[in-house]
Amino acid sequence: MGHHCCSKQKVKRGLWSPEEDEKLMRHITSHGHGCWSAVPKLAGLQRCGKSCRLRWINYLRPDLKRGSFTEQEERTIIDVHRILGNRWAQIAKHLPGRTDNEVKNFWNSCIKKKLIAQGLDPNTHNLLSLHQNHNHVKNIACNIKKAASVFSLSTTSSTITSHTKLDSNLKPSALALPRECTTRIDGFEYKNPKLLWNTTHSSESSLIGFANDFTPIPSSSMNHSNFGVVNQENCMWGTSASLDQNGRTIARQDMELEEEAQQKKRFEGELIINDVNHELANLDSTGMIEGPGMDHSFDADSNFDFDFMEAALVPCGMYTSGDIMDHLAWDC
DNA sequence: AACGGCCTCAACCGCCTAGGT
DNA sequence: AACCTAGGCGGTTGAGGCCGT
Repeated sequence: MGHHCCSKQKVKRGLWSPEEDEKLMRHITSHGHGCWSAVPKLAGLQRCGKSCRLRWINYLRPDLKRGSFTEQEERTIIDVHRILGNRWAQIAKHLPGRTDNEVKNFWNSCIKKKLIAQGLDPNTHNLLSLHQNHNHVKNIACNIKKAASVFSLSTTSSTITSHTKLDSNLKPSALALPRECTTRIDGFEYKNPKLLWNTTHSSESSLIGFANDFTPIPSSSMNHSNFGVVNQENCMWGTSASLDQNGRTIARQDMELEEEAQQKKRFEGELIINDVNHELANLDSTGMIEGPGMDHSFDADSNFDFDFMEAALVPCGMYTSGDIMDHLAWDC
């Protein structure tokens, strides 16, 4: 077959030899590439113009950056891809010294898998469907359980409100609960518990837990300091989109306002924890949340699983109660 | 050491678009 | 308007390297 530009010529294919590279490099550095279809003849190469162009752009160009992608570059690729999709050439423009081919390969070999491992659809950047994603959903529900547990173990008699600043990377957001509810965790009484989450993409761990407008009633003296820590990869709601539909950078402040509005939209709803004290008795109290891939088996009380998953996931607007019921039935 | 499966990445294929005739 | 050509781009392929058994 071959390209129309070179179909009549006898051209070499496959990997480039150092001699060919040398010829192409010498020709372009002294004459520029001009018309690519003329380059092979002028440079003394048995290649088609397209092949020369590709070799120059992807390998010989002097301004190419070599080596592994940095964390920052990876972040940029994910952020831009979220907006632009598989437009590799556009994405590569945000990464000086990187080519579209390089970005595409990196995406297909690394980033895609990471996103899937986090329970995200690499095409849409949204959560995978519940059935596609059942292990991750379990992890989320389990993390929330554990976060509740850790919180209960780490609370002092001080008042923690939804506005309490716990960490510079943490942006607690209040949830308006539509009605009064009270729950008890490890002897603490929680009035109107609120879900707390982190919206940033810091390289450090993100936090998740429950905050209240309550004054816990200690039933015993406890040592405490931190909320449960959830690793970044477990933070299902983190996002830091920083480009608009045209690939322009959105001002950080606008972005945060938009983000906050979206978060509020997602999280409006109530979170009711039923008899958590009883259910948490079987969980460990190390306070550390494990990474993806863990498979904590839920106990026999499937009603509790359902309640917890419903409380955690339905208010996000991502799943319906029916989805969760289906999921649990399917999982058995 | 040999083998097979998996992964990476350079290169190719084929389609699309813009510009020229 | 229709056709041709070059360049650009995203999807796909396959050689070669790595790793576990």
